[in-house]
Amino acid sequence: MSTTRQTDEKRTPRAAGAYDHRAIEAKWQAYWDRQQTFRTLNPGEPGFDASRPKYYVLDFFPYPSGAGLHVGHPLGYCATDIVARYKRMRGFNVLHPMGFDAFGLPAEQYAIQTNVHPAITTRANIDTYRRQLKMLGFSYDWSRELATCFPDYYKFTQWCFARMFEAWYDEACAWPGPDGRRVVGRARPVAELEQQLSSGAWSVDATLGIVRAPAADGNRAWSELSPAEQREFINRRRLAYIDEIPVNWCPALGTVLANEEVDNQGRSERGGHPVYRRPLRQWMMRITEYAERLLADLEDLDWPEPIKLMQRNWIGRSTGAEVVFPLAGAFSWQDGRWRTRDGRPIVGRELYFHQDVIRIYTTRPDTLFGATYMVLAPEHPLVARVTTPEHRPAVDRYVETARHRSDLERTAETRLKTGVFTGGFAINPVNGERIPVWVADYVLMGYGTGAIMAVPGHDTRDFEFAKQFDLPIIAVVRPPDAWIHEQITTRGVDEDYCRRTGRARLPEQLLNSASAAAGIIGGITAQDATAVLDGDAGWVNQVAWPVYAAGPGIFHEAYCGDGVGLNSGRFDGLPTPEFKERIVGWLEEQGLGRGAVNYKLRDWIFSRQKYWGEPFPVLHGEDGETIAVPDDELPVELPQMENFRPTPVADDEHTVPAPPLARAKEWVSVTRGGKTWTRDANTMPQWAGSCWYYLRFIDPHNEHRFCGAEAEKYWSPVDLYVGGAEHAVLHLLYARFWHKALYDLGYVCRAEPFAKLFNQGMIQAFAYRNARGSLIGPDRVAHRGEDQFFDSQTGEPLTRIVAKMSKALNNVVNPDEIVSAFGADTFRLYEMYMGPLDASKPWNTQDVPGLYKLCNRIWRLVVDVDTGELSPALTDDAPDEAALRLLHKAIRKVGADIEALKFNTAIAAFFDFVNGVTRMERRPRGIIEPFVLLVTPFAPHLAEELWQRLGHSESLAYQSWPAYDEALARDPEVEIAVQVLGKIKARIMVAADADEKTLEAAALADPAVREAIRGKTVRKVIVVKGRLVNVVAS
RNA sequence: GCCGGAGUGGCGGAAUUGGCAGACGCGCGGGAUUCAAAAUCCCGUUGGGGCAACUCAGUGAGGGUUCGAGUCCCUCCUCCGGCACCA
Repeated sequence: MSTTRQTDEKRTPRAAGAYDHRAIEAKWQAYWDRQQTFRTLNPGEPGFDASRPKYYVLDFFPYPSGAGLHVGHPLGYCATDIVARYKRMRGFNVLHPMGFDAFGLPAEQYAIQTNVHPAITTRANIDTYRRQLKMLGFSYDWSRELATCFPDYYKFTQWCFARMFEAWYDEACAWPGPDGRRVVGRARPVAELEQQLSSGAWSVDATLGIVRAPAADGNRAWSELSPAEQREFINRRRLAYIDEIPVNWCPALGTVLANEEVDNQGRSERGGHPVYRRPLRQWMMRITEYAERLLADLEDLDWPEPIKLMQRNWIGRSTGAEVVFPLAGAFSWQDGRWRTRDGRPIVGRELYFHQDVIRIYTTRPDTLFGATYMVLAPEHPLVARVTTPEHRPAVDRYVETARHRSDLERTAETRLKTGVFTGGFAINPVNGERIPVWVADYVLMGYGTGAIMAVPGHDTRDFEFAKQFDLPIIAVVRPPDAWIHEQITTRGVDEDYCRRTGRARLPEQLLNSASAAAGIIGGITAQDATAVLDGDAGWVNQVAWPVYAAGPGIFHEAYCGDGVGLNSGRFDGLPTPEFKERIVGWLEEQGLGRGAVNYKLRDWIFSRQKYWGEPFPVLHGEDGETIAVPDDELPVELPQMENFRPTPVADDEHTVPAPPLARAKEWVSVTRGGKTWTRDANTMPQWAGSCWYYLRFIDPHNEHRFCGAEAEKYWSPVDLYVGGAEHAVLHLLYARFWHKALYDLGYVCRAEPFAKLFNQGMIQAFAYRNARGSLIGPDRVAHRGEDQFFDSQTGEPLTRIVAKMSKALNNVVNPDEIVSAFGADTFRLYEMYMGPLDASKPWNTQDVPGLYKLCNRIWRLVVDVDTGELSPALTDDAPDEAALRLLHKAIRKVGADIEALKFNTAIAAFFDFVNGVTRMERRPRGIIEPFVLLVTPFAPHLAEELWQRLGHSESLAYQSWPAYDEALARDPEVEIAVQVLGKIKARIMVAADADEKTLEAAALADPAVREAIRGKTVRKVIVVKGRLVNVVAS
């Protein structure tokens, strides 16, 4: 990329006082460093001023990639720096730190390619980032810098993990949080649980459930459990636990792949090797226990509503029921009661807990009578049990192919549904009917119970599936008549389905009657349909309705809304909500089900089979016991390894990954108290370090605690957190979860970490597309005129489009070049002036000189370019009213815009001010000095230099923000528009505070308005004070 | 596919949240200054018609609500972000 501005050498001799961004920026950056201008004190430190309010403004810290910063990164940093500098000037103690998210996959992959250790490349990358960030003049307190990959940091990431490993979730615990709010559910130390149990206060039931009472009625005391059972009991409840979870296992690469690394053929993006979706032992975080609190606490956060909505959808709370469908081979329904195969009657809730049942979750228990088949996810443990021998080959084949498909692909609604019959049957518990059990991949193991009752009459996916495999479809909800009518009149009847299922006569009959009733067919409109209904309600009742009730498959879609119960025995006629309530009650009585809340949110897979991450601070014993490494032995340092690659193994899905750490033999094996233990060879995901870095910034050098309690209490929460919307769900949800766990355990004093969140947009870049749709980078594009572009190699015409900056497109803009040519202040102003902070917008280097010009113009307000002295136009005279109005408008606008994070319009106000002052022959200091203060947050180097030249000896970083006078910030007279019937006919000048009557009179007196309403009667006059008058006349 | 967001002059965008569409900047055109250029300053710049006063159209497309819609509602199109092991 080349910038168009000429270099200094090419220009004619520089005037002595020209704006020299290089000298100024170097000077002030050195000054800030030397003076430690932005060093922030913690409570308790000498000089800390407790009388000031605090403000914690934080950026999403960057991942230091090898490419260095591109112009997209600093967008948010410019914004937070403006806020940080502004808040300091408003008298706040400001915490504004920066650090690096330095563990992770890209560093490891780069290291594998180049054979340079990730620790080395990461350090070098951090150095580059730091240099670039300092170059931009951000007011970070660099003494608080941290990186997640340094042992003094990850020592406490491991400490947090150990706390979660040693915690269990007590969902029944109701307690007042330290901030006074009542919370239900709490992570508590495992030791507390063990104490309750071993003291005999609590006991254990047959399914290893907690009984909050001493042992009785078959419940066992803790001491009666075997050590293995005790361990199992505890492990099942830990916040951090180990479980078998399906992952993308690629034996040829020796590693587990991210979904994005797997192509849609089920092969690895890199190398095209087979990938198997198979369960592997993984560390998991029990985030699902926090689903309800993560959802509820969203309410009070000052976050963008769309982000909250995305988190709500992600958590995906639904209410419904869990219901068991007994397997037909194991149970029967005879003489009004359930019996085992050998005829023994079932008692109590035995069925509900029995293993020979299919447990399903449904949000629509009111449609239980419409369940005509069941579907198990291919991974469901019951698949093997229900499949009959003659169906086994087909089922096995199906399960095998399903393993290669991603969840995304499996649930895509465009895809043709697939599935196979297992040969097995279950019994519908509400009516005792035998229904077939299928396996299909549109059911996911990870959601609900991994099995569904299929109600094809009232669920879109089941409806499609049933039609495809000719499974029975029955109606159990009566839709509103209008729905049936609309189906007939707009979408028509599924003739093909009717023919196949031998219902040929029914639609004919239906349509004939419809036409008889309506008098028209085919071309009927939706409005007409209503009229037809009104005219002959009997038609729907007598013809269309019975036909639908007999077979809802006649239409092209299922009715999925609420309605009235039908074909449901004694529940017939109940409206959906009441039906749900009643049937859940009945299921509970019968021991066949219960009301349930379900979440889409899944537990968090917390291990990676990678080298460059935090080692787990745990030891595995030979007998299956896992213990946390004692705190005083932390950190468990990542061993130095020459070879940090994964180990490829034979292409056999049953192989097990050997993470790189497993090869560090001396590191892995540990002896404790005569026993041999093994370290965990997995590492934590990159999210781990970023889940609590905002806490470490508060007290980054504390060797004893992740963060001092007093400092945490003072600085929490983060008042403003700015970063890209691509983190809307995952990082922000994981961090909230992590924070709540620390909160429950008493380590932090607030339930939420980030009070206000703002999502910056993405900076894009122009790219070019040829007629075949290929993208061409700007380096290969020739311009002709303003808007014609050609491929410089082939001569083909190209169209300009906006695309993500990427190395592949060669459209990445590096801030170093921009800063070198125009300076950091121009760079900051340009980034902020591009548009609203939250919008994505294309970088256009052509526009940068406009902001450079602004810097020059501001410079010349103070400095005489020829001499380098103060400008002769600068006077000590009292400013006149016009000058004061200019200033006070600017103060009001800039302050309000910074508070609202609308930096682009704040800069427009700078232009307005400068345009105004440029026209003035004499420039009173009384308006120039305050204006320099306004500019400070945006262009701090320029402002510091001007401030000094204006005769001030101290940095203006802590000068008070100027105040404005409301009377001077508003014009005394305003122009308002006068409309007649919404069309503007005149503009009149009136006093700004003129009342409605005055405005109306002035408007009606205007000649143009009188002309427009001549001969008409004025019906109404709408007056909006200070805005417009609209005369309605006819 | 599902969830979320966005479409306004040649370009980036503004619009006090239902009240004068196009603030401000870039670009472009014209002028002043200059031997000339750069820089600077001034004027113009949504499109159509008109010498002009003025007038008609106009915020992705179509419909609706309203005295009044860029803004609210419905349908559709295009682009961007996320979809759990990229972070």
